[in-house]
Amino acid sequence: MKSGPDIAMVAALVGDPARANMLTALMNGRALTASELAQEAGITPQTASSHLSKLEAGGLVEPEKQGRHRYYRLTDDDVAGVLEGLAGLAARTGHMRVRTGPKDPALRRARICYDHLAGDLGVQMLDSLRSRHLVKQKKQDIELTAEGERFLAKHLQISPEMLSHPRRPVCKACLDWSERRHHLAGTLGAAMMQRFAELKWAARDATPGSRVVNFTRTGEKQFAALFGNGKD
Amino acid sequence: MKSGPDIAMVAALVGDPARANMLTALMNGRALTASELAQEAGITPQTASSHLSKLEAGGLVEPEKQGRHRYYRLTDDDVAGVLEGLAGLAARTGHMRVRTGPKDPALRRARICYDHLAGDLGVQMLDSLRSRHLVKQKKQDIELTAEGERFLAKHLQISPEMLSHPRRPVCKACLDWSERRHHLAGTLGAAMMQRFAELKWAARDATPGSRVVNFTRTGEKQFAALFGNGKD
DNA sequence: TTCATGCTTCGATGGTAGCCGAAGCATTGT
DNA sequence: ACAATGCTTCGGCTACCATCGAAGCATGAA
Repeated sequence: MKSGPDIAMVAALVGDPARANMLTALMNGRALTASELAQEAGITPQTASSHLSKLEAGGLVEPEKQGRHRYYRLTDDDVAGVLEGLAGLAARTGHMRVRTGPKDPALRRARICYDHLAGDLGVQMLDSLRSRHLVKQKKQDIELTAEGERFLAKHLQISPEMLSHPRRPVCKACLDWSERRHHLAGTLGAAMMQRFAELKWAARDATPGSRVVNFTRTGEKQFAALFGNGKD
Repeated sequence: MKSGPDIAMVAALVGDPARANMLTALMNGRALTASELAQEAGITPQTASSHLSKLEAGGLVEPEKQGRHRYYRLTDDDVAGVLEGLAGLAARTGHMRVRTGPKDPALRRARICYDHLAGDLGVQMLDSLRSRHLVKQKKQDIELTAEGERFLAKHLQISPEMLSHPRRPVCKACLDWSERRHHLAGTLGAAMMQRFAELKWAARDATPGSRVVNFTRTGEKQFAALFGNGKD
């Protein structure tokens, strides 16, 4: 028998539909009350209470008392990241919960995944880069081409040496939560997101803990000019 | 009700201890037969078969027929990544599987993790490197210092260019199974392990499938001289 | 062919965990 | 003080699913 982290325990926590619903509801980074989460999961408050204690014991959520309400939020971005990963795997195998209602359209359109851009726009960006041969993608491997380097230097003032990192690959395909497509991660993904912020094209939502990325008017235009697919 | 990928389904797959054991056993990237996985998980072949079909249906593992054996492997790196993430969450909250009794002391002392050294000695080695500023570690990021490069060249004949790899970081902190501490992974971790083998300091145990690493008498001395903490 | 090995399917069993109703605290408001 | 709201605890019910024995296929060996 093995020792090591009890991966089954934390996975089992996410493995229950009711709890998964709650966690998904929390993935936009905002805190919700126990009752809201109960309604979100379609269960009674008693049951929700039980689930929430388990999630808390497992370190996936953190409570915050406020008056007679109890707000719960995801513990940190790592949790959100793992949930995104799980969602990616589920989406890839075609196991979608059928309804496609843009529950939180902003989150679906553009959000932070670790430190890079995810959501519709993130996927669109990688699509654009790939179709113009600025990057080459083979399965999970992405490589920056020479044209790609020139493109980055010219339009975003990003030079290759800014991207080298002992531990982290320059490019990486990261499976998107909402779409079942890849978006761009790695030091390049992070650098581009950072540049978008510096250029005031986009910024993380002000609400603490929110993972939504808001694009400015001009930012959206510039982004579309660089990575647009003509449909925007 | 929500839209989006059915995260609960895939999480539930990992959430069963037996299945989690199998997945963990597959995390070194090698394919294992159904029986091996059954033994690994401590269940009968029938039960394992049932689990494996579910894992396959969920897209987490892929089978490969070979003679009358059926080899299973993780579908791809995305799966391994999510599993690592889960392990990270579990480890962080202190939920380790407390497997009583050092079942295999040799395994606990020195073993192969992927392709690098893990266990007591692996942790000790990284500790030593860090305390002598041969590497700098910030959270999970490890960086080789200039002194570190000189040290490697002098004592282990490892040059920086041997370590560069398009997709893999040179250094990486890898969470240790038995200890709750980090040991050194990445191309450097692999290169050092390889060098230990070449120098006949240590070798993987002869038993097929075993992950134990046996140090020779002189190997242990040399290792202690380089990375010892005085207590050995 | 006959036997052995590896794996799967079938059927039955038992333990576990999700679920809700009712009751119990806690906080806030009147 | 009393009531209302929000959440938790308790007890019992139910459904699901992991598990294993036995039998059934498939592949390879003799």
